[in-house]
Amino acid sequence: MNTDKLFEALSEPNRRSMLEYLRVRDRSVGELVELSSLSQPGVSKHLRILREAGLVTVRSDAQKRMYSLNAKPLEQLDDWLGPYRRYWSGKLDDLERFLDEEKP
Amino acid sequence: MNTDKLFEALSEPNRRSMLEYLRVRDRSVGELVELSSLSQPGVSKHLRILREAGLVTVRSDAQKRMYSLNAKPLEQLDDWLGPYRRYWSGKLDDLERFLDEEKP
DNA sequence: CATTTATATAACTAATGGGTAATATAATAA
DNA sequence: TTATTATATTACCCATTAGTTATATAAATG
Repeated sequence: MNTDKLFEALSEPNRRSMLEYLRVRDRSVGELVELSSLSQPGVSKHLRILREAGLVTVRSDAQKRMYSLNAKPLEQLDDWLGPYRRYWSGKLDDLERFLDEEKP
Repeated sequence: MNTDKLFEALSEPNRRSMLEYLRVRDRSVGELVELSSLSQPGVSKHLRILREAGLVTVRSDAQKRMYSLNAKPLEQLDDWLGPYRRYWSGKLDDLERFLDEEKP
């Protein structure tokens, strides 16, 4: 999946909230509307973006549509963070600086 | 620092590129302009946003302004990922699901 | 089948974002 | 001091986004 789309999807606070609600359990659109301060179409629109980023999946349950978290794409974010990790743990030593310049 | 601003700052591909260039070494604005396909004001504008998100710092070197990566705020991103980590490693067991519902 | 319930899509609007050229500011060099 | 170099800021423009209301679609129910 596309990294740009992933970051883009995560840049919106309401969408991040939705992911957290879905982390607890699957939710219908209606439930997500109640949990948010948005209109139903607003929620559906955000869900579409989360779907296209692969962060959620849907299944039908009668008239309802149940949304589930799919955290797989977040692994990409974790990978992206990889090279930065050593930086926030403190000062780099010379070897680390050297290794950084080898694989830019 | 603000999580919203952090995600927002990271949502733009050019800005993420700049962070990677700064990961290798400090850079002047001019260098970053050459490395990008943007105009100088364009680069300065992105740098402002990165600064306000705390992701870079500046120091003056004669007329130049040298920008440095500050990865500290990315630790927040790492923290945000925390609760999602177990999900992409595979199926949750019952205990994990239980723990998830305890701390929503 | 008509109605109700649940959700998606369409059409629109206001605000924001990213881009540029032009200009202001700041430090160095002549 | 004047000119040059380097960067930030301003003033725009256009495209995108997030939100809305209204409407379409789809399944369940009477």
